[in-house]
Amino acid sequence: MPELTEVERFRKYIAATSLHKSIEKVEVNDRAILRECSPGMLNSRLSGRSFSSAERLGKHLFLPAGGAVLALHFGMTGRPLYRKSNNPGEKDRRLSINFRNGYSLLYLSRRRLGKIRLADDIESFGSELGLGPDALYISLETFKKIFAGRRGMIKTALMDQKLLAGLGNILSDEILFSAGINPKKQVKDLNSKTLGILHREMLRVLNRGISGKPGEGADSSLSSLRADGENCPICGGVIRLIKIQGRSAYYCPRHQNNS
DNA sequence: GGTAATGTTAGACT
DNA sequence: TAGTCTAACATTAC
Repeated sequence: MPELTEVERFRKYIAATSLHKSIEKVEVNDRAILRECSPGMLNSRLSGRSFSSAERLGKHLFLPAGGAVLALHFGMTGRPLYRKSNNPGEKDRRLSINFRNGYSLLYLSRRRLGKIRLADDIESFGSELGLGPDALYISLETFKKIFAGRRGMIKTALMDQKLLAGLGNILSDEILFSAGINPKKQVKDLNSKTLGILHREMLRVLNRGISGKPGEGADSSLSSLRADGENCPICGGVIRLIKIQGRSAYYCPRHQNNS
């Protein structure tokens, strides 16, 4: 689930529920999701403090508290949940941040592919992981610079977090679908005009996905019918499934035709 | 029971 | 060097 748009909605959700509340205790329910930190570290750095803001870079979410920053990555199935601490336990709960007001911010994850870290600051965290600039805030100029002189397929490049952060399999499909560009198109064969269209459609798809209601799944026409053989809602062509980098890529060969 | 699933990463290969 | 491919991770759903 969580690509840029979903994580941005998580960010707003946490900002609306969990800021400026004193943290009583951090409970780690599953150590496997911790990276480079321990339950003891989380408690000593966070207890008695409160989150001052909720920020995002790509698919990562950051919660600064005092001198430390809690860094959340949701993997494939993670999500946050704010609710009363004494509610019955959620089966997928991996981490609970208990506030003094009797509520908790939970980190839920069914498949345990997410990661929780403790960072000193957001900038150094981003550079340590080699993350590119956030896709939502990239200017056209930067966008063109990122792809200049690069080889390989455009879909692969869009999903490369080191080039630009936040796009995953679904969003990259969606953006290329909107822009009318074949996912296997080579980056070096995209001219300036086409890159402009791609940038414009990227922002359009992202903004549409962010304003959509959580749980509403479909961010657009393509994602609502990710199935081989469906009719394309844009041109009436037939949606096809191919494999790119071992991932399923859906596209319409008729209007995503190498512009 | 095989397969694929919105993510990341390491290693082998071209 | 840059890019591609595969497997692995963990768990569930079809």
